[in-house]
Amino acid sequence: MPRSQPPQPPQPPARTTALASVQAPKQARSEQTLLRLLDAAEALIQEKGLADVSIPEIVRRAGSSVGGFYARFRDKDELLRALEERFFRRLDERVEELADPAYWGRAGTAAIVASCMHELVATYRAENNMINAFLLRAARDVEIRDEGMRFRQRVSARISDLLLTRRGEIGHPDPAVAIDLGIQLAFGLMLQNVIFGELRAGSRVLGDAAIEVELTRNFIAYLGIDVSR
Amino acid sequence: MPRSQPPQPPQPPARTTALASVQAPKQARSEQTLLRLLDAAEALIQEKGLADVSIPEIVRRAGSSVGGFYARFRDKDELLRALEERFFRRLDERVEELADPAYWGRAGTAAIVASCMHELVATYRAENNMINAFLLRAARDVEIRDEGMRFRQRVSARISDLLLTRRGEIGHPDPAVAIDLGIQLAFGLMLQNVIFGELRAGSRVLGDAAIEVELTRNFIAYLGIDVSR
DNA sequence: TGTACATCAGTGAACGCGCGTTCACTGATGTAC
DNA sequence: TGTACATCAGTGAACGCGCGTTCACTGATGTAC
Repeated sequence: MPRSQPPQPPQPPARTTALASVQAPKQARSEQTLLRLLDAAEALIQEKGLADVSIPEIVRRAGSSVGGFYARFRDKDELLRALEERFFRRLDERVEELADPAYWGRAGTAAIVASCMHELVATYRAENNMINAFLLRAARDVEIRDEGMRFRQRVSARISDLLLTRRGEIGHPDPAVAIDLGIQLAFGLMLQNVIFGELRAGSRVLGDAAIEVELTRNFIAYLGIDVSR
Repeated sequence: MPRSQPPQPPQPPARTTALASVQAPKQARSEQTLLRLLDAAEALIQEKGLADVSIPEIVRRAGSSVGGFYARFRDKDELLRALEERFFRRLDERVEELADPAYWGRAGTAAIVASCMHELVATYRAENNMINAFLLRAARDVEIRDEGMRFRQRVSARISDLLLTRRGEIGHPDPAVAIDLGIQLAFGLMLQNVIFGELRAGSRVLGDAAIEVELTRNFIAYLGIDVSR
């Protein structure tokens, strides 16, 4: 016969801020396992791409077991959602810093844009396989897709806040739309870079520096920012 | 004991221009089957997306059989390569028309760009699931990816030929790179549209007309084309 | 402080599903003489 | 014109592989009294 008041477990020592996509662990031990599984999965995906990573392989790397995996995650999809959540949360922090008006002081708008594009290119380069993984999964899993859209929207919102304080410099008739689309155009170019492995233009391969220059030029031209001032 | 001179089969009545990715059929009958299989696969992919289409389903729709399928294609990958080849070949024809300088006469550059963007958006909209299929496959199959890159390069080459005759109107320091990247920026935006199902900007969903307007504006601004002339 | 009990956590062999692929066989088409 | 023969084409039941997932069991942690 069950007790009317089940005993309250001690609070888990939340090392990670709890992930919404995963049932919270109830002991420190399982919290560690969760972390090790996430780290192992991420490392393997970065090394070989999602398609070549199996659950047995993840648990081996994490020093766990298949059953241990399924005690943490309902299924493989939930693992990916958790990875995505953690991934974007990390990026959010960087965006937050970058979009802080105080950080920029009296810097010119062109300089701000150039910095953002540098950050964008560097991130895509460093996280190539992770982005690829989410991209592939997004084609099938609505939650992955929605999370991606929400992230994109958060980025747009922050950058908009930053740039719309300089609304006077923007020639485009609808600055809000222009900023948002300008960002998506840049994202889209990097997406192709991820998919095709390289970016060719005018019969030669563009290096990261060249990509940044062109992305910056495109964004500024599209928004109609007068750089001669 | 085999004959020293095997009999020459009669030439196949090539209804389709032979696809490089598939062993050419040797009888009219198998040519028909090949066509029916390609059509069925394409129709099913357009309806439900590649992930939900199996070979038994394709052969059922085509009125063929699993064995018949494997008599035409080495495996499923070869089917996709054949579909891709046919797909891009169709698009090539459209590009050819669109990139013909004679077609445009004395039309303004802005009008040409607008027409190209219209074509781009319409194609992505109509072929959503096919493009998605190639995209997903490109992540794993090098041949699919390379074919996609070659197509992109053909498009760039044709459009470059067209626009570089008006090189004087282009303000960008490297017009060849600008045209190529401008196209890829547009492709990339539509790619995101395909992946996410819609295109949001400034907190509202953009319709096709609005997308075309913005893509045109972006391309013209990036190239530095003076529309006031 | 100690013992019983409940829950949480972890183990890894075994299962099973789905889908691509094979294969033994039948039928169709075309050639040789 | 006819018959034997070779090759092409098509059939569909059965196979099998890989990978995600389950499950019966052991061990660890924490609570109650």
